[in-house]
This record gives sequence, C-alpha cells and structure tokens, in this order.
Amino acid sequence: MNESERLDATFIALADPTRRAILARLIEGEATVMELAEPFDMSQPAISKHLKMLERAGLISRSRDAQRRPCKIEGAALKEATDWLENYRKVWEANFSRLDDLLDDLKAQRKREQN
Amino acid sequence: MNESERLDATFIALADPTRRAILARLIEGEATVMELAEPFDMSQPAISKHLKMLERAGLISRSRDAQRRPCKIEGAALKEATDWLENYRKVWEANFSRLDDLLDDLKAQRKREQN
DNA sequence: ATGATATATAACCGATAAGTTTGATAGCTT
DNA sequence: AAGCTATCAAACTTATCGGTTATATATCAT
Repeated sequence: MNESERLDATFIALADPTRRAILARLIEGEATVMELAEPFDMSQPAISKHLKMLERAGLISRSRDAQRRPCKIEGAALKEATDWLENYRKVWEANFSRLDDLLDDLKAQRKREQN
Repeated sequence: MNESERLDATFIALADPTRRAILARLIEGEATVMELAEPFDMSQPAISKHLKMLERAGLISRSRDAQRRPCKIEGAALKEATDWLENYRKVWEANFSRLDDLLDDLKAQRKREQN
C-alpha cells in the first residue's frame, strides 16, 4: 500500500461511528472481540468486519490469547492521518491569516488616504 | 447533522484521492469546476459529484460568478476532523508514555531487588 | 472424545459510491 | 433569437459497505 491507499483505508475506517466508538474503547486498553461487541446492538460478525477494516488501515493490531484475539490500538496510522490533516489546516490557516493581513493593509491604506 | 454525522461525512469525503487532490488544489485559492476537473482523466459530472460530497461535509463552499460556481475550501470541517484525531492521538500517546513509565519503574525495581 | 467458548468465513441483501452517457438549465455573446 | 460555455441532474452499471444468518475453526474444559 502506498501513502494514498493508506490514507484511503484510514479515512474510510474512521468514517463510521461504530468504528470510532471501538477506537474510543481501545484507547483505554486492549479488549477482546466479545468485549468490544458488548455495547453494540449488532452481531459478532458485524464487529469482526469492523475490526478487519480497522486492522487493514493499521489503526489496530491483534494478538492471541487462547481462543481470544485481543485488539489494541496502533498509533502510526492515527499519526499519518493526523499529520495529513494538520498540514492542510496549517496551510489553510496561513492563507487565511495572509488574507487577514491583506484586509488590515487595505484598512490602513484607506485610513491613510482619508488624512 | 449532529457531530457524529458531520464526522462521518468529513472522513468519507477525505477517503478518496481525487477529493484530497481537489482540496490540495483549493488550498491555493478558489477554482471553478472546469479548472478543478482539468487535471483529472474523468468526466465533468464525476467531478461535480466529488464536489457535492466535499460540500456536504462542509469542506468547501460555492459561490456564483455568471455561469461559473467557484469553489473555496472551508476551514471549520477540516478543524473538526483534525481536532477529533488530535485528541485521540494525544490520549494514545499519553497512555503510551504511561506504559513507558511503568516499564521504567519495573526495570528500576528489578535493579533494586538485585542489590 | 465431547461440548462450550471465541472468533472467522461465506453467502446473501439492500443501500450507497464512483463512474459513465445523455440531456437539461442558466448565463454569456453576437 | 441562436449558439456557446459552465454546470447540474437523471438514469444506468459495477463495486463496496454494513448488516444479517449459518457454518467452520480453534482452543479450552471436562
């Protein structure tokens, strides 16, 4: 997977409230599929599918404990998506403040012209 | 739209390379649909659909200039998504460093026991 | 070996996504 | 008014999503 595909997978994974809730739960520590499924009014296979999408995006990883497959959150994919967004937000804000500066300049100029 | 639905729409909008490229272009300033469509090997209606999804997510807005509908990027939705991610990353990092601290403690303790 | 527990896989369904082509609409130009 | 330009909307196709039920697999417990 290249960067673009990873971003695709990550944003798709984040674009569902169930998956975001699962991530929120995993922030507090590892959990098994059963534990993750418990709060939701949804079948176990549905949760397993959600976990698969989170795993594909690299947002979680799974280990093994007897029959259980405990999930834990992984920081790297989260960081990649955050960085991408942060970068855009920064450039956007920079452009905005440039616009603000421009407006300030215009105001100052008009003031000067009045005197 | 509540916060969850807005996040859904925003992440879905970000989960496509064409739409991310459109945003990248719009960071540099307003552009018409034709201008935005130009770099892509894709029909104009396809671009219009992408723009609709970006607009639904509040990531862009459109004004009017004769027949043209110039698009510009909007910061708010970008900020909401960034904040959501940033928050998660921070908690995750905090937990991680807690784990690091714990490991350090254990190491120190073992060392004490050796002496 | 038998049964219970935890999870994954397969097959299916309805809704939505992402593209197409075709045609409509709105505003400019002459 | 006639035609050009920019954009949208509708109808269609194929693929993917998000859920289901039923079934298979792996590990534990007895």
